[in-house]
Amino acid sequence: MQSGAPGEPKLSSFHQGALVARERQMPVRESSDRATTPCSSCPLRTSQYFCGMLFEGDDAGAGSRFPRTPVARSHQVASRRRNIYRNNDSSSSIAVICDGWACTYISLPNGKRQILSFLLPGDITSAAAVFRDQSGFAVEAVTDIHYCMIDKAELRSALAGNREIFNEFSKRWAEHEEEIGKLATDLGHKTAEQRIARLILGLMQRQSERNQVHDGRFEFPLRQQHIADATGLTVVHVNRVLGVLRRQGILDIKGRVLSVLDLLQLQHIGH
Amino acid sequence: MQSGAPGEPKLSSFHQGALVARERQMPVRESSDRATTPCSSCPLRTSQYFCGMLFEGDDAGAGSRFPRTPVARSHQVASRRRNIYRNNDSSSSIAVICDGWACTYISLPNGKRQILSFLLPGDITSAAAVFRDQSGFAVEAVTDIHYCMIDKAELRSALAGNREIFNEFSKRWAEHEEEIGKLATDLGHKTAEQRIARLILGLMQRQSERNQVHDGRFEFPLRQQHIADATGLTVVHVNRVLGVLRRQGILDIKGRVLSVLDLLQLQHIGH
DNA sequence: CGCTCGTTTGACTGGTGTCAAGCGCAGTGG
DNA sequence: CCACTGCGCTTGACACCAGTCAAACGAGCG
Repeated sequence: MQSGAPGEPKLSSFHQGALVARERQMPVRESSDRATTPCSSCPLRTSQYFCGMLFEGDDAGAGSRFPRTPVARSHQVASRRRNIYRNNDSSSSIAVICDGWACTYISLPNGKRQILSFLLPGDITSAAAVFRDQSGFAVEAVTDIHYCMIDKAELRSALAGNREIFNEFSKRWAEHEEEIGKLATDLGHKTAEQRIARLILGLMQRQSERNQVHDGRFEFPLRQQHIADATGLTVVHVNRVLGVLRRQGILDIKGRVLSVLDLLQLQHIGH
Repeated sequence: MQSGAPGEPKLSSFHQGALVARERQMPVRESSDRATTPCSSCPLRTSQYFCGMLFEGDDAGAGSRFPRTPVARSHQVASRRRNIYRNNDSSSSIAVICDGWACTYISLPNGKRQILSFLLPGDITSAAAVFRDQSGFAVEAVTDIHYCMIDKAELRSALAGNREIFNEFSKRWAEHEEEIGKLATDLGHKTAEQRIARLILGLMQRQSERNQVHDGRFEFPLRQQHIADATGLTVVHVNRVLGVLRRQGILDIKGRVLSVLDLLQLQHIGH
């Protein structure tokens, strides 16, 4: 929610007007000329997230925090509900989200799935996958997304060649692993209300770090099924719990925007 | 279970007779002279596990896979149920298990805890913690253990300085993260029977890789409380499920030894 | 002997899952 | 303009897995 139109939130903060993505079918490889790809004007290039870490200083910019030889990448798009990786896909490249939301998940034989994390712009799909051929999990676009593919081997070289990037990368990887550990703890021991509260608080925190929260309201493209898959609950039960929270005046989801009305109470529920 | 004494299994395969650990109080720093520490004769030094990766080739040995400047370490011991890290401890060094079992866990405000992984000889407590000051989780000795403390900064340098070690380290880290993701999936979607079956199968697999499984029997020092903490269940319910599995002739735990009597059935339960 | 630790069992409760149906809304095509 | 359709949200009735509370037992140990 950058502009304050509550009814029709603009999910896309990228390519507003300039380059409208018309392909909504499958991930399509765009121009291989890096100089003309959207990446060169990607607002994330200088951000504090993953892109900024690797790409900053590609061209002779000002004093960049991570002076680096550029890493080759190809810009791609995928529409909502499309998989950009499937379970046990082996791929030699790794994606970084440029715009939109995605999620990583493990699918189960019975058709259910466990969402392990939601990916926001600037996030790499998986730090671990950089060092594995097979991913072991899948990645799905929650909204229409833009993302960049980076060659794993090239990324490994970049990491090995620059200790500062290496440490930064590893630190974020470690933080992500800790998040998954906490997720496991929640799934093992917390009630439905607590899990949902903590999921929302976590997302709110991350959106807040990106200055995307205004008056307790932020963009929230998740369907209740996503919440269910992330918290290990059923849609029906998620719906019930959200209903309770809404009736208690703690939060409200409307038109893909989540409003936290009573943050203290929500934090109290999350414990 | 190296020797075939089923009734009284020797949990300790290290320092058998030679150097009996009498300190059973707190982790005690032993001699700082590396040449005379038990590490120099540690059977894990040349194994395929973590120690071997870093320590092999300390002295002018034969053709080692990872020729390296040695990393300083101090050998320590801890008795059963002792914590070698607590929640949010900040430590500049990281432990590698030499002998015995340990576990990493996150504690909850209500006194419960979620065990994230069991550590067997050769395992590092946490690859992620190498890049963080605070650990976010705790480590407890399941049995009496021997372990080595390695300086994190020194380890980071070793990783940055040798691409082969770095890749190997990262690959194992990635595998461990995947395990935690699977754990989360289990906790979110599997039944008690499935979770317990999968826990046991996972431990059996790891013991098998270490050639510690004979006739479906292997050393199993876990209390039912450990199983409960690892599967997000209560001791009472773990006991009931184990009782069912025993009565069905699928497995049996006796005298800290676990016997898998019907592997296929167990795998089938784990799905 | 008395203590602690770990295991075992029973009765009861309750949080979530399952099954099923209905509603609102947006898109689509006649 | 209006049916038709798919998707997501909502609600109710019921079932069941696992938690809670409580008590007892056996083994090891000082």
